[in-house]
Parts: sequence; structure tokens; C-alpha cells
Amino acid sequence: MLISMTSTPPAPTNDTRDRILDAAERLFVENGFDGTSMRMITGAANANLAAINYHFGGKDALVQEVFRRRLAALNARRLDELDRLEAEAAGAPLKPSRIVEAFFGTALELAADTEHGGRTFMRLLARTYNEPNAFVRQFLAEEYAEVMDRFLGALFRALPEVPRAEILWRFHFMIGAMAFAIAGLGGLSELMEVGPQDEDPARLLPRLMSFLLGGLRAPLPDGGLQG
Amino acid sequence: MLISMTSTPPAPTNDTRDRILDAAERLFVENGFDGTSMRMITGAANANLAAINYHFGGKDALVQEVFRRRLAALNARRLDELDRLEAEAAGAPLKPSRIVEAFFGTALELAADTEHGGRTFMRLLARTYNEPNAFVRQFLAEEYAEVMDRFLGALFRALPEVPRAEILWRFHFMIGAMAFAIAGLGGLSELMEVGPQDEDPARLLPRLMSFLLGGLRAPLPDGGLQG
DNA sequence: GTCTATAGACGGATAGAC
DNA sequence: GTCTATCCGTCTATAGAC
Repeated sequence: MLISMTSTPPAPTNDTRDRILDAAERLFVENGFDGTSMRMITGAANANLAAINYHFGGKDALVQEVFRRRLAALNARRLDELDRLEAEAAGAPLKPSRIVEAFFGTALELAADTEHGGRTFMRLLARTYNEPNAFVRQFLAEEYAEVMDRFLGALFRALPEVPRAEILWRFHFMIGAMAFAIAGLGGLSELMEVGPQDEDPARLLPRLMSFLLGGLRAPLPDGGLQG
Repeated sequence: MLISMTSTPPAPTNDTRDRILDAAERLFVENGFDGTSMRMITGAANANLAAINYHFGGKDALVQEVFRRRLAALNARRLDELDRLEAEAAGAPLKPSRIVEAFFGTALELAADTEHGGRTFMRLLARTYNEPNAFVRQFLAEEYAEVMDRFLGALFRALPEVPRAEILWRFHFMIGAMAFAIAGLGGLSELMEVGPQDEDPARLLPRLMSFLLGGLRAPLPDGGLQG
């Protein structure tokens, strides 16, 4: 029989903690936070009920960790893209289309990943923009603070002739359009029963981008165009 | 002392049933469906816990009635507007902007009514587009079926040179933009802490309309313009 | 780290008096 | 129609054995 040597442990990347996070992510999308119990999560993750409290400290802390582990990476990529654009421009104002692409392109890229749960997470995130739960919204706002600040600033500089309130609203509209599109990727956009069955996010990105840029460049409400 | 005569009762328009519906509407926005208990609702409505089951049959039936009583009127107005446009056009194709205005203008008009709970309801509705709860989504889809059918058909006829899949997606994007804008009207759009403090929906309508029409008229992803 | 067992609060629903 | 009292299930969290 084999005797356990002092060899290094086999580095179980798929340990209980990760299985819980993956199961929670999936179940939160399907049932919402309040509609998903710790029993459902640990059941799906083949873990013990007490494991959530042992590993995370409670259900709320688990919810935060589900977001944190992926959102940190997504927003870091967004900031990298923006850094790169600004370095290339060397002081010149950026093209609005490049800014928009840096923000929404990264999101849709993650939503295209069905292998490692990227799509599942993005559907959860999209849904959570409208989450009633106060502490979840508060947590999201904090995670987004820097990204919002940087991207809005870049848009302000890129469109100096457009009133800032207008840019603010239009960025708001753009996020809403993206969120609704991504949230419906699971195939449950019953709202239009004819619904976009074409679920390929590779085709969604150009569709969304041209819509968003069309909206961003639209004539201002009072009249007057801006390129 | 006064003796109760056989006079007609004072027609209590604000009876228990309505108070429950109003309280439920408000609490659902603040806490979500699962986060709102029957005890919370009846407490806020100064009604007895058993009243929900007596008047509606259960919590799920109450949720449906909260939507039904207002959504039926909203969608009827939308269909009326579309009927009127089509009657005026007398067979000619409609202007896309008029179709969009008939759909989204009515919604924003209701969202502007803070006196009779219209805003509260529209915030609830906007949130519910992304609701995980299966039976709520199913119910919404049924309530919207005719309106979607009519408006998508009108857009298809108004833009015969645009692929229908494209129109479908863009209508999808437009609904998402509107929903996110309305859901944030309560002042809790923490996402951008700079957030549009300007909450006047009278100014929101022109802003949103020009954004939506810009997106609808944007060049198609593969290239090629369409007015 | 994992498990069982259980505490303690709260959920929706209902029976039956008034 | 309204109310009290209660049933019964599920929830999160924790104590303590292994």
C-alpha cells in the first residue's frame, strides 16, 4: 500500500472553496441571492452545509467573494486598456469609440467565455446592476468607483463640447443596454418570444458597439450635432 | 348618540385591498419579491396578515395583481398610440421615431407620475425585466406578448431594408437602456457616484429618445447606412 | 477541514372565532 | 372581512465530535 510521503500535496485547485464559489455563481444567476439557500449551494458543490461559514464567514461574505474574484480582474483589464489608449495618444484626446470599446469590449469578451464560467458571471453581474439588496449595490459601487471615474473622465475630455450631464446619462443608457443584452444570453429572454436566438456573443459585440456609438453620437436633445 | 342608519356605505375607494397593493408595490421595489414578507406588507398597509390570502389567495397571486392592475393600462395605451399612428398613416410605413416614441414615451410618462405611484411601479417593472423568479418572468412575457408583436411588426415594416435580427437586437438594447434609466430614478444609482442627480423625467424623455434613435439609426455592423 | 445536530428566527398558509 | 393563534417548513448560524 502507498504510504503518504512528505511529498508536496497535489495542489487541489478544485477544492471545496472553489466548488462552492462556482456553484454559488451559477445558482445566484438562476434563483437570485434571496432565492438561493446555503443548502442549495453546498448541495450542488458536494460540500457540507457548514463549509460556507467555515470558508467565508457567512452567506453575505460569500456573495461578495463571488463578485470580487472576477470583477477585480475585469476592471483591472479595463484600466489597462485605458492606460494603453492614453499612452498611445500621448496627450491627445481619445476617440470616443476607443473608450467605449475598452469598457464594453472587455465585458463582452468575458461574456463570450462559456468554458470557465465567464458568461455565467457576466449574466450575474448584469442582473445585479438592478439588485434591490442594499449591501450588494453598495459593494458594487465601491468596486466600480475607480473605473467609472477614469472612463467618465476620458469621455469628458474626448467630448469637451458635450455637456457632462449628457455624457453621464448616455453612459448610463449604454450600461443598461449592455446589461440587458448580457442578462438575456442565457436563453431566457422570454420578453420577445421571437427573441434573439442568435446567442453568439462574437456577433453581439459588433451589434452592440454600433448601437452604443450611434446613441453616443446622436444629436443632443435641444438640437445641434456632435461628431 | 348616532345610530347607524341604512344609508349607503361611504364607498371606501382606499380599502384594504388597495392599501395592500400599494404597500406591496413600494416594498417590492425596495426589497425585491423574496426580500419582502407578507408580514412586512400587511404591516405597512395596516392590514391583517391573513388579509393577503383572503383577498388574493397567496403571495404569488398578489405579485401578479400588482403588475396586472397597472401593466394592462400601460400596454393598452401603447396599443392605442400605435393604432392612432397607423390610422393617420393610412397604409404608408410609419416613421421609426414615432413608433419608438409610442412605446417608450408612454413608459416615461408613467414614470413621471410621482403622485399616484406611477414612478414606483415603473421602477419595479424596470427591475423585473431581469428578475430571476421564473413565474414572474413568464407572467411578464404573457402580458407583453401582443405589444411586442405589434411594435416589432411595425418596426419591421418601417425599416424593410434592415435585417429583422438587427431590429430585434436593437429593440432589445433600447429596452435595456430605458429599464436601467428608470430603475435608477429612485436616487439609488450608486454605480456612478457622480450619478445623474437630475431626476426630472420630463428632461429624461428627450435625452433617452435622442439616444435611442441614434442607436436605432446607427450604421449596421457590417457597414452601410440606413435612415 | 469536515461532519452532525440543533438552536433560534422567520417564512407562507390556514382554521376558526367574531 | 377581520382577527388570533398556530402549524409546519426552511432559513442562517453555531457548537462540538471526529
